[in-house]
Amino acid sequence: MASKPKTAKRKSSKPAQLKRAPGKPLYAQVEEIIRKRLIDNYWKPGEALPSEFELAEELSVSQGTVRKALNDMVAENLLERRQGRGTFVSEYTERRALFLYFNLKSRDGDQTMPSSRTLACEQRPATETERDRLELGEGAYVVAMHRVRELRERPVIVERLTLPRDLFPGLGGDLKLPENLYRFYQGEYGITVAKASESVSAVPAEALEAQLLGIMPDAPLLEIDRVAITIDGRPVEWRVSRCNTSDYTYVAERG
Amino acid sequence: MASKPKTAKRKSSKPAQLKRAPGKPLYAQVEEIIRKRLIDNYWKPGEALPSEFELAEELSVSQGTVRKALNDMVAENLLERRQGRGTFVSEYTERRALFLYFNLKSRDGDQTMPSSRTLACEQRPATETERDRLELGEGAYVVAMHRVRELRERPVIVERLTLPRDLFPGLGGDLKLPENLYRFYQGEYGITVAKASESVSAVPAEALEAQLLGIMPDAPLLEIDRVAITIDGRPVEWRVSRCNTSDYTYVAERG
DNA sequence: TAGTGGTCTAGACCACCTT
DNA sequence: AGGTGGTCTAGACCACTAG
Repeated sequence: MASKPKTAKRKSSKPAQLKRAPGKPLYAQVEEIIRKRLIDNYWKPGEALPSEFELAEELSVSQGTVRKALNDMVAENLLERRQGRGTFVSEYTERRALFLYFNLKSRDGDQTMPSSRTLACEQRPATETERDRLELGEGAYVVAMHRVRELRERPVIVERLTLPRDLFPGLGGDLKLPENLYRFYQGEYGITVAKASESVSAVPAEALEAQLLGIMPDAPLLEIDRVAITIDGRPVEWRVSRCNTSDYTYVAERG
Repeated sequence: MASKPKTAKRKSSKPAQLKRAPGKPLYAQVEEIIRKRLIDNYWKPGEALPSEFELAEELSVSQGTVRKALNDMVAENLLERRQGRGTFVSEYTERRALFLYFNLKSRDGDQTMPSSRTLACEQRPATETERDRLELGEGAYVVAMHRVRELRERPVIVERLTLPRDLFPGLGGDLKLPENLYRFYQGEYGITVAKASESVSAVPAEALEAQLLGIMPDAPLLEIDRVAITIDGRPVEWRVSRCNTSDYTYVAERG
């Protein structure tokens, strides 16, 4: 015995905003809605979201479904949850920026935020490589920057950054940029970097780089080629960092 | 109204193997039990675990609790689940080994398994650095290997591996080792590598390396320093790979 | 058709934080 | 004391796979 399916009527009273779609779980639709609101800055970084029950009622799904959606987004670093307090939109705190996007650690273990000196910042037409990396059309313009980053008062990284000009109106004249660029993008332009893909290789230092870093030409440098991606999957920054790894290493976890 | 707590009696009939412990959720205890069985090879790689309901009954918890434990372990790459089939212990398939533990990709995108030639393999006392990396005591012995790895018929990586001798009895005489070492460790010695931490830097090629890789001495090489960790958290392999990155790059995802 | 994992719901209780 | 997220249960139904 013990079976006899109950054929219980399911949610026929309330006008459900969300319907079961084939191959699209409810929680995935909830995620999409929340993701859209984050993109639109409907909830701003640092703000608290409504509680699980409020969201569940608004979208006419159960609290458990909302919970799964929120937890998935926590795993993507888009949200943070604190027991007894609430669910919050992630911010680029210094700690977070260091942990997620700055991977150079001192060989004796500790990690500090670098300080930067911008050498140049200009607007110009994108090169073919830049258009490729940033998925831009022909004739597009970019903002290109060149800077040196120091750790413990010594120059360690030479960096070239490229941004699509259309996404960053007005950027380019000033050389005084904040250290935490991703927070700057978010605060000034509403652009949230959600992830990045990097490809790393070893290259010989060019003359200018050697001079800036105080090393010999052709000395080995670690080159980190990174494209930063927003929540909605668009590339917004191409960054090539060349690092002197005599005192620092690039760390990664596998598995 | 609508409140009135039901004070329902909870699981008093069956002799529960698991009790609520302060600060230790049930699902965490379930995870520990399953993890222990994996370490002991009670369930072997490739084998199916009992179904959620069977595990739930055995441990006298609900199916939902087992589900959470299993999903957590899928996120750690220890288990794989396939709808309609079951839950399986992860194996080191070639695909998986490539994806998880071999991070050198051709610049044109594709990725192939390298082929290796072992130059030397010996047993000897561990150096201080080796004891440090592998958490060994004084007087411990290691198995040390030296090999060259080729991609598309061309030498690209020079690699030095160090293993604690006590964990790999009998290893060391033969120079013919399989390409997929982690599968070999698992199959021959019951040692399962679960994760690895890597630190990457740029170094000049030494004379011997340059000769083996067919490049100039002092040319820049990418050095990957990796310690592999088992399910129970012990280091079992220290590997230093020096790679010619003129045709390949090391890839990483961030965020 | 039977069995597995995947989704969804509903409700109770717990732990933590704020007021 | 009241609200939040965290854990746990129980049960129904869905989607996929195999015999």
